[in-house]
This record gives sequence, structure tokens and C-alpha cells, in this order.
Amino acid sequence: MLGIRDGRLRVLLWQRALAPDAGRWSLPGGRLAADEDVESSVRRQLAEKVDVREIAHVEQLSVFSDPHRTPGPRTIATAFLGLVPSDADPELPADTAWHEIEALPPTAFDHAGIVESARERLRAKLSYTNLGFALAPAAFTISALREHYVAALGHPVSATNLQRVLTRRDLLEPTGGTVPPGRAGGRPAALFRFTDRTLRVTDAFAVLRPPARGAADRRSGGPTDVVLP
Amino acid sequence: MLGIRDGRLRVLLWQRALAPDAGRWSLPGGRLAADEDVESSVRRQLAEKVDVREIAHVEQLSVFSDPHRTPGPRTIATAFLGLVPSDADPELPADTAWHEIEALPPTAFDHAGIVESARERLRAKLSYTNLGFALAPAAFTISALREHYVAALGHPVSATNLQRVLTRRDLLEPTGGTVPPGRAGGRPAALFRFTDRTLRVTDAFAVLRPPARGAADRRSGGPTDVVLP
DNA sequence: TCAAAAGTGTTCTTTCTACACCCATGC
DNA sequence: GCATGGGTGTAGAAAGAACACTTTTGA
Repeated sequence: MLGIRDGRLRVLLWQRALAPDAGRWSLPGGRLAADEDVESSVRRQLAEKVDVREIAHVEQLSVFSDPHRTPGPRTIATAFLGLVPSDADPELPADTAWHEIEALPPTAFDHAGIVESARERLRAKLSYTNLGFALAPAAFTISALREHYVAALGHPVSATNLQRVLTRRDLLEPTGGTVPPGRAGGRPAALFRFTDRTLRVTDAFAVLRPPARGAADRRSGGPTDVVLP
Repeated sequence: MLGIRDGRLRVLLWQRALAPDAGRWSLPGGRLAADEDVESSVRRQLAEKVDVREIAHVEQLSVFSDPHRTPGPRTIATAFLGLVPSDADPELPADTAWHEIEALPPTAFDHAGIVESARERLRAKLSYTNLGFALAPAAFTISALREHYVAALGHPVSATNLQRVLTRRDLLEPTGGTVPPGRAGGRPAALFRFTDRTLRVTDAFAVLRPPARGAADRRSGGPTDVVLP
């Protein structure tokens, strides 16, 4: 479960009370029940154990199956990436906390590796999908959104170009609202929202695209053309 | 296990002799042994059961865990995408065969869905990685390579542009050899090979790239600059 | 009126697609 | 010679990065 908290990308971890790996921090999760699939299971575990219900997005990462990944009897984990918007503020049990992903505490088992693969997936998808919706609050200014992207990507992002890219892809729309400037002055910032709050791939074919239904079609046809969806 | 055979994208399937789903075609696979991880298991299963050893690439797709995906006791499958180059010609047992992916025979359980997700993954990765190496033979002409891409992507691909994109990305190199033309004449075709035969991502950041270490660096620095790798 | 923050206009570069053209060979 | 397939040259288009400039506010 990742999210932006206080301008940093953080992961929700839970401190183990008992052996094995007592005292170390662990990803939330648990055993798969007989009548559920892995995704339902993840949502159930999070709801039950850490009371996180405002999950904007969940997707499978990968199976971790090294026979020695945990001590004792062999266990296999299906790891998930979950994202919580920064305006959701779930009540957390005493033994769970948001940890900065750049400075993880000692983690249990292979959980550090899982966190790393989650971060990579998030970074990649921010680039070619609308996944920002799952990190950002319902409404935001461009500069706030920019800070979310900076935190998640780990490199500078220009507010100007961020707005342009997301707008050109029809991912953002203005809410109409504005936010007044602080004491220092400045123009009031417009509020935006994501047009969709489900995952949408915006840039499927980076290259080797199917031939453009453009030039040729337009030439041959004319204004009576019917364009199929 | 996917590969190009006779100019078509095909999947290696195995016909079930016994219930459940007797007579239907099934993806090769089997139970995970106690001392192996899922990837070793896949390679072992393929080597043992269908004698496919020339596998150029294997990667995890996803876990299929619907409690009702198979009859009887609940089973969970970790699905993999494996690719065999078109010049590898493994001996196949009598009950296995390459099936055209566009015209699958009746398949067992949820295997048709798994095949579909494998194809999607393959298409996407052909676009932004060097994954072509895992479909193509060791040396090939551009037009032969083009046919592989057409079969896998399912849409027209221009040989001209394919060569240019792959060359610009330093994925192809000439072997020096050529292939004489057929009876109809024509210029002899040059042979190429992939420079790497392991997966390489060539287009990681489609957008929201980290700032270019270009213009600014060049201006501020000058000829004494040291460029770090 | 000036500083600060937000937002727009414009240019530059890169990278791909489209297409015209040249090359080497068999008949 | 000339048809055929292979390969290159080059213009056009699209998308994003960079940056100058305008807008709107507080003090």
C-alpha cells in the first residue's frame, strides 16, 4: 500500500510482534481463504487488519516463491501494489505506520524487494497511464499535483509540462474552483480533477504503431466519410 | 509458450487425456516442487514434459486464483509467458502441438484467457523492448523479421521503419552475410542479428522524463566537462 | 508598484511515419 | 532491359521539453 504523505512517497507497514522476524516491519497481508481470489483477499486483509478502505487502485505485481524467502515451512506470496489517495486518512492500528520509501526500517523477509518492485511499477505507470488519480486527492492545484509526481518519480517535474501532457491526454479537467494565494501573494490557483478514476492506458504503442488511420483515409474519403470508433 | 511457426503466432498446447476437461487443450505446466521457485519450475516442466529447452525468454504474467477456475479442489496457477525462437525445433510428444493463437481449439479451464494475456504482454513489450530476439532466429533478413513482427502484433509493419527503429536503438547489427534472391530476382538481402539476447528496455520513460542532461550541462560546462555514465 | 505564484505562447528537439528514390540481382 | 525485392534519403507530423512572457494576487 503506497501513498503520498507529507510530500513523500510512503509505504504502509506493520510491526511484527512475534517470531519469525519479531520487531521488523512487514507488508500487510495474510492467508488466502478458500472461497476468494487473490485480489478479493488483498482488499479483505486491508479492510480487516488496517482499516484501509479508501483504496483507489490495486494491481498484481508478481509472485515471490523462493523456497527460502521465509524461515520454516515454505510460503508463497502474491504481491500487490495498492494506492491510497493523499486525502484519504484511514485510522491506523497502533502497530502500523507510513514509512518513507527512501528510508525503510528493517523489514521482514523479502519485503524490501517487494516494496522496490512496487515503486518501479508505480513510476512506469505514472508515465503512460492516468495512474496519478490514485495518488492525488479528489481536487488539486497543478502545483500540488506536481509535488505528488515529484515524490513518486523521484526527479524534478515541470508544472507547466505536467499540466500540458495530462491535458492533452484528456486526463484532467478544471473543477471551476480556485484556491486563494498565501500571504506572499500570487495568482490564485485553479483546481483540477482527474476525468477518470479508473486506470486508463494513454500511450499503449510507443512505437511500431498500427498505420495511422489518417492521411490515406482522409484523402480517399472526404466529408461523407463515416469514421468507426 | 509462444512462438512464430509458419508465419503465424502460435501457442504450444497439450491435449488432456483424462478428466477433468478430457480432450481439451491445455497449457503445459504442473505442480510446484518443494525446493524450487516458480520460474525454475516452469523451465523444469517444459524440459521434462515437452522437451522444450531452447527457450529464449520467460517472464511471469499473473496469478489466476478464481476459486472456481478448475473443478474439484481449488487450484492456483502462476501463469508465464515463454518464447521460443522460430529456428528452434524441439521434438514434441504426440499429444502436444503448436496452435494458431487466432484459432484456438477448445481449451481447458481458463487457459484461453491466459493465452490472451500472454499475447497482450508480448505485443506491448515488442514495442518498447528488444523482445524480438526471443521470436526471431539467430540471423535473419529484415523482411523475415518484419513477418515475425506482423504475426505477433497483428497489424502491418513497414520493413523500412522497423529496420530504422531497431537500428537507432542499437538492437540490430549486420552479420555480414547475405541471402541470394529467389528466381524472381531482386537484390540479395543482408543478414542481421540482435545485439543482445536478453531483455532490454529501450524506451523506459515515454513521458515525464527526468530533465535532459543536455542543453544546460553543455552550456555551463565546456570541453573539460566529465560526463559520468 | 513590486514580488510571488500561476498559467500561456512559442520555439526547439527528438522521434517516428510516409513515401520517393536508388541498388543489385535473375531472367 | 526490366521486373523484383532490398535498402537509403528525405520530408512531414506529432509530442514533449525548455523557456520567455503574461496574468493575478498580497503587501
